Amino acid sequence: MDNKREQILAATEKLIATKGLHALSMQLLAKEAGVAAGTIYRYFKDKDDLILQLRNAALAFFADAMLEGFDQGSNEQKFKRIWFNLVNIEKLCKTDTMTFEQYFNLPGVDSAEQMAHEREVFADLIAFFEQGVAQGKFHQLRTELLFAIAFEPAISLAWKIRRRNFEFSQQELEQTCDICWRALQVNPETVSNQLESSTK
Amino acid sequence: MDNKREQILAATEKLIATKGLHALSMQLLAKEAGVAAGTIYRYFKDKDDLILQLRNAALAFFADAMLEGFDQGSNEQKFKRIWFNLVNIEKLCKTDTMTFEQYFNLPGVDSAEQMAHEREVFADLIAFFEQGVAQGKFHQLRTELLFAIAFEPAISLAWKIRRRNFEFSQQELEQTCDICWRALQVNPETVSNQLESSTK
Amino acid sequence: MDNKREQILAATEKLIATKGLHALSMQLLAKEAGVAAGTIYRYFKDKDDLILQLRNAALAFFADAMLEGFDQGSNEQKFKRIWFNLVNIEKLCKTDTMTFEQYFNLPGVDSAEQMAHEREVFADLIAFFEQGVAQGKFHQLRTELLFAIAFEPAISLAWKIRRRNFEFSQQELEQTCDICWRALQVNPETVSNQLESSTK
Amino acid sequence: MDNKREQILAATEKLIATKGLHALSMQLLAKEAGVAAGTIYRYFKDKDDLILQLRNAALAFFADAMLEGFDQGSNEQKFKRIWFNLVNIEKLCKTDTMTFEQYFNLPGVDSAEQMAHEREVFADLIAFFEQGVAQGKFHQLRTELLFAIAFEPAISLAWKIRRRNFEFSQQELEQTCDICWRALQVNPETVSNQLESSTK
DNA sequence: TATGAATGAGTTTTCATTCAT
DNA sequence: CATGAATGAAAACTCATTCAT
Repeated sequence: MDNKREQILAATEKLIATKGLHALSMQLLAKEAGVAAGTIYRYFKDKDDLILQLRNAALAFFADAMLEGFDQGSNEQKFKRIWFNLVNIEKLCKTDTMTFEQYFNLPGVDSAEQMAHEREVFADLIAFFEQGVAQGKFHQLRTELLFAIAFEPAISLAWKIRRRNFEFSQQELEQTCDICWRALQVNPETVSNQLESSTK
Repeated sequence: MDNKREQILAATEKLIATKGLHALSMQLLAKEAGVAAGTIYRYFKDKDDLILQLRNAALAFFADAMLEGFDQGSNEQKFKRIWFNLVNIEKLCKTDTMTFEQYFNLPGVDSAEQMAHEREVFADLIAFFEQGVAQGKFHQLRTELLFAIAFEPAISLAWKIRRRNFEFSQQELEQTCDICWRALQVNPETVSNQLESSTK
Repeated sequence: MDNKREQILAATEKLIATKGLHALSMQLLAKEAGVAAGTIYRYFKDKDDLILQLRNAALAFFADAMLEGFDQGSNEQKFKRIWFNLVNIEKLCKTDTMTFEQYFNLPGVDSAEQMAHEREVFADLIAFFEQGVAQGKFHQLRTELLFAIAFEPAISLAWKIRRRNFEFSQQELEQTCDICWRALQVNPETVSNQLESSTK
Repeated sequence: MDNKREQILAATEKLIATKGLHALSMQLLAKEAGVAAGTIYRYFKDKDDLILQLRNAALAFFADAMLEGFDQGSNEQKFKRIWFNLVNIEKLCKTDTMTFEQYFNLPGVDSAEQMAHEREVFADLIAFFEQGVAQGKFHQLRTELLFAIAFEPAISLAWKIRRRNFEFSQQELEQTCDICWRALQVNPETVSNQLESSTK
């Protein structure tokens, strides 16, 4: 059965999520996964390989969670879906799932392969930005810059919610999301402004 | 002399910046700082204490670097100064200074004391946002949300520049900064739009 | 079939010969022998037992190789045949057969049983020496001493050829062999001296 | 003090001598040497380095023991001195000193550096053989071959005495030594023959 | 006060052996 | 009989911390 491998990966993620990467010892991991220490080495060459494979598993998980529902609705709906997915990934799976931040601090995320892999996984999202630019709707900027403007606020809020126990109301988040969405556009429609006035 | 303490802190930062926190051993640190291993324990209770104190030192450094020039000019100039400070902290001190990211991954950054300390250090910046909100210039949102919209894009770009070797032109960065500045405001002046049209 | 046992023994010898005893792991052995790890334990009680049995197999192999051709010719021919067999065992089967040296370093070679076994296997050779002594041809010495004088030089040369990559010409070896042969005898015939003079 | 290093080397030699190289574990060694496991690593980079250094220490010890008294007396006396030194090295230091055999089975003895080192250490002995050949006293053979004829019997007897608990009388050994000495020479003087006749 | 040798518990990894299939 | 996944004790090595000098 291949579920020992899954058990080990799940336990690894849980330990990194709860205690941090520095506290990931193979003995502890074995105990957490409910296997013997030696067993880990049947499925993973060594600790580095385990982390490499976790990186890919985590990336797949994040991409899934982030892009969930991305195929339906208007551009604005798509955008806001992703934005809230980002905030909620962290809010929902509080304790035993890795965070984006933890993913990006895994050794090796900056390797060329991993970055290529990321681009592949997020191909649809990249296309979304490129199309918006081509249609003259979004600012004439590289995808990385647009992504930063659009989604980094959401990612950092998720981090604050989780690591620093902040809490935000749905309305606060919706308004923030709307600001990001409009920041992206060259000529934002004035409709959404209603949201702002209603909060006053 | 108290400069042994400084030597040790400086060496700690350098080692974390260049080799990473996981590679920070007390023997290596002693060698880098030019003191004996035992000496470290005269100035710091233990490794945790050393890191705690480094956290404060690093926070002071970041605050300085980030808020540099914050006392002069119009609100827009202040904003843009900070925004570029954030991007450049990382760009300039490439090798032996810690990054934001490394600071935020230090164990203990999420403690109540540390967060209180952060609020204190960034009091001026918080006041800047609160004043903007009070004057009806910025969106009616909590400081954390405004900060996320305004500066997280800059922080994440700095990270990409450093860790992933991205390069952005001054013009790209200025345009992005301008978008963030205008996103913050309820009724952005149309003046800055010239920047956008000039790139077309 | 009993050839699983043979496969395992052959693989064991090959691994010891090529990688050394210290690198002999049961998993590697299983792979090399083309059987499952557990299977080894059907034929051998444990690793020690496997090595014990290999010792006997190797001893039989060495005795065969060393005594090959020992039943024909004059005493001098017999002697020289063995002497060259000793040198050549190592020279010929360079890679996947164990060496004398490896055999003698197997744990347990010094046990009483093993030594009794060796005496049995080399009974003919022992008889050869005893007969020579009885006939007054060889020096009046115990077999062990005569063996040392006669054959240890050959064994050590074989070792140097193999482990230290020495090379000796056929002529050099023949002259050395002749010296050993004559050293054994009380009154060596002067005939073989021609060899020496011919090299001058 | 440098005597920790000596303690560790001595304990290493003792363990290899008594239990064999395969049983040399760093924990056991630490206990035997009366130091903590970590201490070993202050003096030796790793296990390989420890063994490398032991190799050199052992070589020095062997050379000393073997060449002791080599500077006095006639050629014959020199020869016999060495021959008996070889037999006795092992006889005297029964349990906790390494044997030649163990020395030669240490990993790395076959490296070019180690062999060069050996040649240097045994320079006087090599000169002894070369001079004998030049003077027409010894057979016209390379030093390695003469050494094999002359001393390998002694080395192997020492091994048998130690590992297999053989015992030889002084007279047996003297006669064997004499045979080796005469085997080396082109025209051995007949004087020493008296020894042989006296045993009859 | 400063040193750095010494400590020993902790780390990652290997491997002889077992046992359910 | 044969398999090979699983085991866990033991291996080599690291490192935060102490303490005699």
